[in-house]
Amino acid sequence: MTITIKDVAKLANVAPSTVSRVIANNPRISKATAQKVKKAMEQLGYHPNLNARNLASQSTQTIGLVMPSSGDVVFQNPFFPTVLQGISEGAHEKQYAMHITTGKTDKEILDAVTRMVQGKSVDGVILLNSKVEDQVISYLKGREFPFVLIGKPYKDVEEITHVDNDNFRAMKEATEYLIQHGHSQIAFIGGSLELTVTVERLLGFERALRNAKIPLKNEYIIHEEFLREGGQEAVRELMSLEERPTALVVADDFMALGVLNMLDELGIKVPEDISIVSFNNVLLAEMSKPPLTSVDINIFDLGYQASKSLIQMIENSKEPTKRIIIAHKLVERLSCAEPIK
Amino acid sequence: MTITIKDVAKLANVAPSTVSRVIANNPRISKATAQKVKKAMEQLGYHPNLNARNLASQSTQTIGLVMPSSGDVVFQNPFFPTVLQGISEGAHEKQYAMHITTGKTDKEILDAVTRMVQGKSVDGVILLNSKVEDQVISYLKGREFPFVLIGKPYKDVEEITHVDNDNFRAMKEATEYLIQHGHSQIAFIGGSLELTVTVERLLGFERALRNAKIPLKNEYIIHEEFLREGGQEAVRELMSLEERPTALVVADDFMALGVLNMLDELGIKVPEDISIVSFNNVLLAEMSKPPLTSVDINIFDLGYQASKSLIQMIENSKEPTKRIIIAHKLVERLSCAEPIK
DNA sequence: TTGTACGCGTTATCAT
DNA sequence: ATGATAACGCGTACAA
Repeated sequence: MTITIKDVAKLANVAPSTVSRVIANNPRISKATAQKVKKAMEQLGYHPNLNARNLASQSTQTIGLVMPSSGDVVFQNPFFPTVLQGISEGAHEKQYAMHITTGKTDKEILDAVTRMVQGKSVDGVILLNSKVEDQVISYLKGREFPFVLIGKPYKDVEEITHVDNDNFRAMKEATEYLIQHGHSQIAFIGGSLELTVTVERLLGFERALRNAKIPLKNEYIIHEEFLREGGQEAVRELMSLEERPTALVVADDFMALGVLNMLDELGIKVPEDISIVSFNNVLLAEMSKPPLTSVDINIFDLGYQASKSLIQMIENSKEPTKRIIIAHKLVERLSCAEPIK
Repeated sequence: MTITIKDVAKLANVAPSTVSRVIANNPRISKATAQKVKKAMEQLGYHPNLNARNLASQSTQTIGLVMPSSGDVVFQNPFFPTVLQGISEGAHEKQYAMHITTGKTDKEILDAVTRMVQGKSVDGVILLNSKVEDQVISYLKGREFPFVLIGKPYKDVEEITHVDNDNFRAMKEATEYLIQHGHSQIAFIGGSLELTVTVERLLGFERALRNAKIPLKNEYIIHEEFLREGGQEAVRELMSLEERPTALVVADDFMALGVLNMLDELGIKVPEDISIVSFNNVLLAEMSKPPLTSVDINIFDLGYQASKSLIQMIENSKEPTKRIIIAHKLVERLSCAEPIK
């Protein structure tokens, strides 16, 4: 009942193969027949069967997306819709479709990836969750299957194509910004050290302090889950220190929102009593009280470049630049001020 | 070079069709050969080619997801990651994969849907954006292609399978909650009237007031884009009314955050000077200042039920219940209090 | 219970 | 420039 290439061929009085060529925009086909065929396709409302095409051509025009375990709280982060937009845009430009996988456990995820890779459902994969000892990465590398990682790989940095920010520099600059505004008691609030972002940013933080000859204090460094309660306690402790920080760098806007609340509860005013610079610059940053000075890491572009590179890998089968760095930019709002003497 | 069903057959000393049967768990196959074949598959690391399977069986085990135009600000709403989780879970349980489409314009979206439907890439579709005069819906209905809508259709409510909240009742209850707490000057802040949710909620709001014999005031009803600036102005106007409201119902947590800020700027305290009930109960609601009393609409379940129903439609080809209502629940936090006399 | 043979809708390789 | 024809890898009706 579905109309195939043969029906079109019959109507246009040509061979099926000719129709196929017209679809593929094969150059050596006469204008005349091309028109004739196109008209027939139009008339019949023909649409190619993608499964048949994929089977014959040994390639789908599809990229696979691997999301983090859906259990993760990170999932709630506006980060994801935004990268997705970027990826989608890059894919769309090259007429690629998107296949998406999630899973509650790491095993589920690996299984899903295996199915879609071996099942030949996709030509390449984008990973949104760079974890320590990532099985998916090992698997993909082992099969030499095209993939790009958003974020920084925990190892084999030289071999894995990835798109990332220069988190070291971004955090260094953010810290320097505070130093330039007269702060010297600056604390760091970041997520789990298992995430490479956290490590990079912490290093950038430390470097900035060292450059400015400001001594590092362990009590000024806090690691908590990006979201939720854990952080609250930590902030409370931090603020009850004898020598309380006058400024905070926070690794994520969402987290900063939590910090903001805690501070409010403690009766500490931002930016009067304490300054805050946070990261990501999602919509939230401009809606908080006060609006957050935040480092824009260009989430959309992270996704966009990822899909561009992946498609390039797939099509040219020549590796693109292994490492793609997306620019960042400090967006000043109202959460910073000079420290009180 | 890829290993096929034939390789497995050869190794197991059976016919390809036998292998196929084993994969399909065909009952009439001897335990013995089943084991033999499975072992061979294991040994060779066999994975079925999904394209070939789809082509032969005329069915993919895949559901399509249609996201709203990526240009929309709504996209930033944590709503989406969460429905996606729900959908994914439902799909996973039945071993379905997910194909996702976005687009910047309505036309792009329609094209993408057409390609994936006619291209036989999916067995059914879930729509995440019920718009007025939705072309995608018309298209899908026209082809009698299985689909379910998350939200309420703008028309043909009886014919379109959809999963939704009882937004009328939810808002009615939220309003009654405020009335019970002694409020009678209650304002409504909602999104565009083109969204059926808004309409439903507005009606629920009005009904609650009418039931309580509280006169409706036009100045107390505001429609603005769910997010961003538009709302700010509106709130300012609202609060400068001679008879200022003592309570607000807001259609979305994100929006409520903006309202909260505006109120703060105006020096109006929540909940002392004004109470707020908002909707959706995303993570944000518990992180704002003060934490928001919000109606939990069970976003995850919205997605979960949607995929369950869709798969049922696909497999039984008998229509499931046309209308599936997900329960809601008011979650009390700290944004409400008795009005000051 | 198992094997044979054909079809699913395209693309690609040869011819012409 | 176009037409036959053989894959692509799997499901399935029919036969055995």
